Amino acid sequence: MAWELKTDRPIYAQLIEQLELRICSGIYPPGARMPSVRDLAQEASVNPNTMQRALASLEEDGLLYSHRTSGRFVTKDVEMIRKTRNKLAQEQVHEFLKKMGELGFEYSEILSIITDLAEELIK
Amino acid sequence: MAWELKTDRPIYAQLIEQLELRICSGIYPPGARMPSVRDLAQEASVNPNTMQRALASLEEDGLLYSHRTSGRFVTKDVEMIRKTRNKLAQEQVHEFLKKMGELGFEYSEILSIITDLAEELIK
DNA sequence: ACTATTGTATTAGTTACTTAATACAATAGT
DNA sequence: ACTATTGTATTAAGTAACTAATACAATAGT
Repeated sequence: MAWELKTDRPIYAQLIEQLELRICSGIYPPGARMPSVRDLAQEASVNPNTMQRALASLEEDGLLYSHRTSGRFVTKDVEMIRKTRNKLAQEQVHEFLKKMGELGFEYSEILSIITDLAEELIK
Repeated sequence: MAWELKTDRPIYAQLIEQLELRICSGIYPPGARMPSVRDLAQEASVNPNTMQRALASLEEDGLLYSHRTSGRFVTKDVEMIRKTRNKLAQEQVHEFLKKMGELGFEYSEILSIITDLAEELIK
C-alpha cells in the first residue's frame, strides 16, 4: 500500500487516515514497532514535522505509544484496533450511502451496482 | 440539504462538490437560475469570493453558465448532467470499495452490511 | 435615461499548512 | 562511559486558502 497524498487537503490529515488504515488492516500489527518518524517521513516524501504531527494525533487517540528512544509502537490492545476498524467501516458505509442517496440512487440500485462490480472482479 | 463545511479541507473544494451534487440531484434543475453569488455565499456562511471561485470552476466544467447581469444558470444539457451524476456515483463506489477492501472486508461482508442497513431504514 | 442587481476583478491582510534547519532529551547497545 | 538513534521542540520562511472591502461592467426592469 503506497502513500497517496493529494493536494486538495491537508497532508497531515491524509497521513492520519492512512496510518490508521495501516494499523487496522494489520500492515502495522498490534505491538509492532513503527518505522522512525524520519523514515516514515522519507517514505511518504513528507517533512518529518508533518509526519510527527500525524503520529502525535494517533498517539492521542491511543492507537500508538512511544518510548523515548526505542521507538514508536502500535498498541497491543487488539480490542481497540477492532473497534477503530469497525468505526472506520461504519463511517465509510454511512458516507457512501448518504452520497449515493443525495445523487438519487435507491438501495436496490446501489446493491446491484456493487454486486455487478463484485462479479466483474471475480471473473 | 444544508451546507456542510468541515475545516479539514479547503472550503472551495467542498463547495464545488456540494454544488455538483445539488445539480445532479435536481435541487438546481437543468436550465434553472441559481441564487446570486452573494446569496449563495450568505447561505453557506462563506465569503462571496470563495463561492465565486467554486462557481467559476463548475462553469469551466460546463455545468453552469452565466449571463452578465441576469444571473447564473444550470446547463440545459441533461445528458451532461446525467454523465456527471454517473461519474460521481462511480467514483463513490470505487472509493468505498477500495477503502473497505483496505480495511480487510470481503465483498460478501460489504453486501450484508449494506443490506442490513437497508432493512434498518425500511422498518 | 435611471437604477438596482448581476457577475467579475483587484488588493490587502490573516491564518493554517508545510517545509526547512536545527537543537535538545533520553536510552538502547556497545 | 560513549555513541548512535530515538522522539520531541523551536524558530523561521514560504505558500495557499480564506476573508474583507471595494470597485467595475453589464443589462434587465422600470
